[in-house]
Amino acid sequence: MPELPEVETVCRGLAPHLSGRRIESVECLRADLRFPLPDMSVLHGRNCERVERRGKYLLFFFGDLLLVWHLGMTGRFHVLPAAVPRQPHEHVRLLLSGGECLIYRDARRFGYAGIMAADAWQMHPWFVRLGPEPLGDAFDTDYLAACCKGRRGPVKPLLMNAQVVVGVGNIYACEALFRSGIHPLRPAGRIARQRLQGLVGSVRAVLAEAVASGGSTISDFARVDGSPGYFSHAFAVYGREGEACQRCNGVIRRGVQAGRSTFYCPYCQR
DNA sequence: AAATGAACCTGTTTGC
DNA sequence: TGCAAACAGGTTCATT
Repeated sequence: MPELPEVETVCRGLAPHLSGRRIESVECLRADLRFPLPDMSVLHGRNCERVERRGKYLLFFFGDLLLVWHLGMTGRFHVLPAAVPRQPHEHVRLLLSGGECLIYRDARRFGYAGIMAADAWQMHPWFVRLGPEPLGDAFDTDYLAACCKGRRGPVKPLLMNAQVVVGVGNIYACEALFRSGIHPLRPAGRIARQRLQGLVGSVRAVLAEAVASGGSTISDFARVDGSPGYFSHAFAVYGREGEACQRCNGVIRRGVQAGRSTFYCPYCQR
C-alpha cells in the first residue's frame, strides 16, 4: 500500500507523538509478521528521540538502538489513547509516556521490523544497496541516464527498483510515466536524455504533490490519526482503465507488467 | 544479464 | 444469490 508519500505522511504524523516519549511497555500479539519480530522488550524504558524515513522504511531512534519498520502492503500505525480496545489485525502495541499508545496493524502481515545499532543502520542489508531519495539532489538527469544506459528492459520496473531510486511504487511509477509521456514498456536505454530529464521532474513533482496531499488512500492506507490521504483524486491514469485521458481524450489502458497492473495512455505515452 | 512468476497473507471486488 | 477467481500500495527468491 504505501509508497514514499504514504510513508512520509505516516512519519510526519508519528513524529509529534513519539519524539521525547518513553516506552513504558511493549505488547507483541504474535511472534512474526513477514519475518520474526525482534525482541522489542529492549526498548522498554528508552526514550524516542526522533522518527525519520529512508525510502519506504520508518526509522525510530532510541539512543544507540534503532527500530526500523517497513509497512509492506497493508501495514499502518495509529497513535491512540492507551486504554483503547484492540484494533482489527493489531499485532504490536507500545505504551508511551503521556498516556498514548502506538499501535501497528497489518491485515496481510507483509510488514516487517528490526532493531539494530543506530550508528550502523546504513550498513544493514535492508539499506546498503538502496538508491538515492527521489526528492534529494542525488536523483538527477545524469544519475538516471547512467542507470538507464545500455538497459534493454522496460523503464517502469527500473523506476520501481529500489536499487535505482527508492520510494517509487506501482502507483507513482504509472503517474510519473504518464506525466513525462513515456510508454511504460519502452526500453530504458532507448529514452532520449531530454525525456529522462522530464521523467526526473515528473517523479519529483508527483511525489511532492502526493506528500502535500497526505498520500493516496485506495482502501487500506490511513494516516496516524485515521484520516485518509487525498492524492488518489489526482490520479491521471492509475485505476482509470477505460476512462478518457485528460490530455488527449483517448482511452486509458491497463496492462500487466512484471506481474503488476500498469495504467497508461497509449496515445500520449510513447 | 535481465525478465517473469511465485511466494509471503488476508480482504475485497469481479465474473460466471 | 453464491461461489470462485482475480486482484491489491512491497520485496525477495528461483526459474527461464
